[in-house]
Amino acid sequence: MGRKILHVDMDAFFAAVEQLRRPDLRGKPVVVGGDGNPHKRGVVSTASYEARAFGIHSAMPLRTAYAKCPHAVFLAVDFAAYGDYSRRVRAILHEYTPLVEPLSLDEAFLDVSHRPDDPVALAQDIRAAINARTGLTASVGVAPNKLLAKIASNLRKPDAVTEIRLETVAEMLRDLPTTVLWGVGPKTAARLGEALGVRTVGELCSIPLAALQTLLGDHHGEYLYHICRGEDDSPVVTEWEPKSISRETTYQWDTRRRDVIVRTISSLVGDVIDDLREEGYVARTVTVKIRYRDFATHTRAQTLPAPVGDAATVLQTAVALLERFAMDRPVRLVGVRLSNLVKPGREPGTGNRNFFTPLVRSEGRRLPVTG
DNA sequence: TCTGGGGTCCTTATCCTC
DNA sequence: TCTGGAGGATAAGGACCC
Repeated sequence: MGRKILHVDMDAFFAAVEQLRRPDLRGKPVVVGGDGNPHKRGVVSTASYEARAFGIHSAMPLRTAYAKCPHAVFLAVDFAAYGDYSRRVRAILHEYTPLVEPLSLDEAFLDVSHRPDDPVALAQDIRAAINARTGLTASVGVAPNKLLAKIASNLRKPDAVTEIRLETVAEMLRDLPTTVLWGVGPKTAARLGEALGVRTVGELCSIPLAALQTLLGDHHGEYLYHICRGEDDSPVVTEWEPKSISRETTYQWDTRRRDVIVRTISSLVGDVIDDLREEGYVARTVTVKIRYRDFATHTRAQTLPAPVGDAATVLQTAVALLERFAMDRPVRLVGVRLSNLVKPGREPGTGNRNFFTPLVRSEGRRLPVTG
């Protein structure tokens, strides 16, 4: 008997919450992103379906979105509010199973294998419960594994339940572009297209393992070989530990002034240390990231002899790292990252929450702890 | 009109130790 | 003592995800 996995994906989540809070926005194009000013640097986090009709989508620069639809309502991202709704939705999900893996504020996997119910009926139930109790709509994918459940929830939106069965996998995936697969982005899709003439999942299935490994490396090649066939044994992971904690900021106007950058780093260090403490970690590695005006992005890192948790040491390390960058061009972004995280008095965390490793189980691979 | 922020993991190169 | 390789740690960049 196979597993029963659901993928619950809230529809246009940020924008939907805004429309819920402000009924006057319903039916209007709403764009959530940045600080809500479409004339400043920033990108679209979420566009309402009304805004999408104008060609606006996530990750689009706010200025571009404004050009496409000047009369759209532009709003700042309000993570506190979305977190609130996210917790309410999650609480509903937990009424159905303790095996809930949140993927982000607006997505989660559920393992309902242990329930006798028909999974599609269960998905309909969950969708209705979310709508009745929050006013928000969700799309749910039903499948024998996480990979297919995620693809399924994306096939029909919004407010829909879509099932992919093992016996229909090949047929349902065959003509879809390779980018529907998790881990295939624009670069990989282009390489597959140029080197192998592969555009669809079905075409990808016809490529031998060795050819994929030659093109993309052993690991990624093997990964694609399995996922294009809908194969994925990864468990629903209910707990994980962070691997890194970071903060970064983009200037409204590029700068080459060292004093400005040092002040930014100081502020970022303060924020990142706050997060580190909140999570209860200390860190060994400090990384400074600089993105220049031409978008070239560089990092410089230093691993300290012992984990640290105080702002002064991290700041001192970060400022020293800054000296290793060529300040020959204006800087648009500065970031600070802490990694090699350790809980004081414990071994480094081995928790896992990623998109590559757990999707396909293979021999000898370390697997995350399941709930 | 460019191109956010917070993450994860992979690959490759290099250095060091055994 | 010299040399070579294995393998871990570190560093940097890149791809991807939401």
